[in-house]
Amino acid sequence: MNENTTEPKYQKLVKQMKAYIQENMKTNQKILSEREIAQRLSISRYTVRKALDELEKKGYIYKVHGKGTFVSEKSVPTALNEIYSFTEQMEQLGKKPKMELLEFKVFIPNQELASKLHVATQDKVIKLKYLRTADDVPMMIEETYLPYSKFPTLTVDALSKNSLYSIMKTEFNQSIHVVSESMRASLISSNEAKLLKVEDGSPCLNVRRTSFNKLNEPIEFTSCIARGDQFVYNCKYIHQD
Amino acid sequence: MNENTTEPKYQKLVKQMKAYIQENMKTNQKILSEREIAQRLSISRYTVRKALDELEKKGYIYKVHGKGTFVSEKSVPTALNEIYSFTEQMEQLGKKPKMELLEFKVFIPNQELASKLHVATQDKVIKLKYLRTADDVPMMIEETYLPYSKFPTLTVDALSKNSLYSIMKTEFNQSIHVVSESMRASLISSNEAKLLKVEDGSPCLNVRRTSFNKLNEPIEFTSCIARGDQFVYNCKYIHQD
DNA sequence: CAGTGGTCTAGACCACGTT
DNA sequence: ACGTGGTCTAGACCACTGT
Repeated sequence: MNENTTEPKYQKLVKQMKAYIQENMKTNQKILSEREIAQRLSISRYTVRKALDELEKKGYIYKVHGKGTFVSEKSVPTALNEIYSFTEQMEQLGKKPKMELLEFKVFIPNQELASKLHVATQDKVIKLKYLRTADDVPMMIEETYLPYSKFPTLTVDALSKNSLYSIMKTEFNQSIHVVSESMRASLISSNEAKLLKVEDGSPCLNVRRTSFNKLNEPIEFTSCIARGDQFVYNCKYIHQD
Repeated sequence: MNENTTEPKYQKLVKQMKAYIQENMKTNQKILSEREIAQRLSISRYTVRKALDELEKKGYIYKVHGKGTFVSEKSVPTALNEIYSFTEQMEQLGKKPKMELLEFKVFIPNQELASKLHVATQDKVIKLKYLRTADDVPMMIEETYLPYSKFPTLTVDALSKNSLYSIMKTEFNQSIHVVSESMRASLISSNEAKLLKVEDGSPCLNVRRTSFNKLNEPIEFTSCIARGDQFVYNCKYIHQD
């Protein structure tokens, strides 16, 4: 899509090697050494290393000091270091995800919400409320709050065409850098029970997410209520020492 | 503790700069350019970049192409890219965490568990069961399963002195590379209700974690049952594109 | 000992943002 | 035009693993 910015050489190498590894190599098989790859492709070892670092970070390969670089097991690579999105998770289960916009409004927040979004209490906030379903079974209710000052021209029409995150990035130049999430179990309230078509007092999973841009300003707060009997929240990440 | 391996120059720089930033600099303040730092310390720019990359990854600073490197907000740095441990979370809340070993046994797993740990059904598995409390209030029950073949000499005595993860690393040379977690809400069973001192059918949060080593072999499977009214699971991570 | 990945140097050019 | 971070080169030595 966005081919006006030149792709670095090591990024091309990442794609090339990833495809080669997936098609031709087996788990724990040793791949060429950094020096060997650099020599064959007539590039510097630095570039090879950057590509291999990226492949390791994404879970395709692993390096062992003094021994070499090896292919990882197939199961791990997907969605590393990132909490899976609802859509991806449902697609993995072979279910058809949909989302329906229930509410779109601009309002003055209470103090709690204002402090979460780092805005003054007289500043406006956008609220989006979605019902997410999978194979037409209601799965979760999602309420997202955005500081109006950062997204003043956001429209329902734009949201129907692109995802919120892509709009944030392309239209408003706000991309997510750090995400903080919390999960808790509780009993569902009657309003939510009706929307999710479960009994009052059923167990539900409440996920709250605050997203920050590079300057560590909060640009989004979302609270999700998910059916306890249907929804499992998955995440995978590379452990750092 | 472990000073027999020489620390790389950039790691020292990381510590040095981190301390300097925390003591002397303010949020969004610009720091010296990579070239300037390199020149002043008479080291190469590569080393400075490695240090700055690490500080960015840990959330202390952020870089903007064409502009410079800046100090991040103070709130973010802790425990990035890592799901907080129970102990850290409780300490942040000012509560005193404790854990009590309820069970330690070696047994033959059922098929489900065996497949989770990638062992044959005739292979042995170690089970550890803990009750975690905070200020003497029961918070969660934790059941951990380990492949016996990888930790054959693990003892209760060792566990009373060091954490499981540090034992894994130092005694058995198994360090965690990738972690996969899932969270779900459900209603508590009567056995667990007794241990956690809540009513039957209270809401609870079930967290399941599988940890993998560098070879992507599973080395741990843990299932936690946490009180819904007390426990919130937090995680923070840097968003990758 | 040779071969591997990990660190480091001293340069170079490019892409981006500000002046 | 200038300074910044991002990429890249062609080397070097170190630390670790195997033979």
